[in-house]
Amino acid sequence: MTLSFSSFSIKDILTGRDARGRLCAPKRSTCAGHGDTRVPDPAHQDPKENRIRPERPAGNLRADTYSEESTGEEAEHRGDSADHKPHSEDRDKGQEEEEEAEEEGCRLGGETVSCASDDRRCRPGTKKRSRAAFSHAQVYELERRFNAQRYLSGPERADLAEALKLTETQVKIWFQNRRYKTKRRQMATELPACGSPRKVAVKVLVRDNQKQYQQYQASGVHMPATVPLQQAYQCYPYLHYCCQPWSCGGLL
DNA sequence: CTAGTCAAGAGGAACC
DNA sequence: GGTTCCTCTTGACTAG
Repeated sequence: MTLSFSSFSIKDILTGRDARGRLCAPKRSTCAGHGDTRVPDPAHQDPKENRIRPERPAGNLRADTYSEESTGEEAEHRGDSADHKPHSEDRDKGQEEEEEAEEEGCRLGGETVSCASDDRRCRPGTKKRSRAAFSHAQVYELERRFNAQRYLSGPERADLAEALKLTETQVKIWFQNRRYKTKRRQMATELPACGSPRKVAVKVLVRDNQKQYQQYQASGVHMPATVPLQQAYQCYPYLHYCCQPWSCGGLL
């Protein structure tokens, strides 16, 4: 698995230039010359600080999704960060406007806001929700770090946030969303494998308006709703995670 | 217009 | 009690 990285490097991040050599125009004023992007070796993490949570019930995919993460999706993001993100051009264009808007004090809740070309979000008084768009360099470094370690300690997060000119909260939320995204994709890829539509013998519960399941009720067995599996997954996307109750003995 | 993506909001659980 | 986590949802934004 060799990764064909784009033309920018950590240096680019530190110097505030993206893949095209433009200034990355981070959400905060100064971008260049902000010292080191210390990316501590995962091996040097403080085990105390780095919160390794114990296994959770219903499965924590941390380990296995990690390897998955280093494959397709990673390349996808690398590609994005390089230059083929669909709206990257617009984003880059917008960054100049961001800077202008920022000078006008276009922020929400102390956090920086990327302002789209139309200025509706920047109008004072209008409480529009902000959606910061991180620069390629920021995303790249976040991705890179995520691939190295999926959980950051407080100091690590602070370092990374400072290096990327983001808030710690933004870094924290990004990692949070990233983990969840990884998990979701993992589920999506696993689903066709283990959840291939197969025929399950289902007892007929109602026929000709006659209930057929009294025997189950009498024996105290809880009958699951007769929801198609596919539909159930839509309502409970992680159902299969705890083993399918109808196909493997019913753990629920 | 719709679907997809993504940062952020919200709620609940775990941990210290 | 505070923090961080996971999970799901929301709202902004874009592409087709």
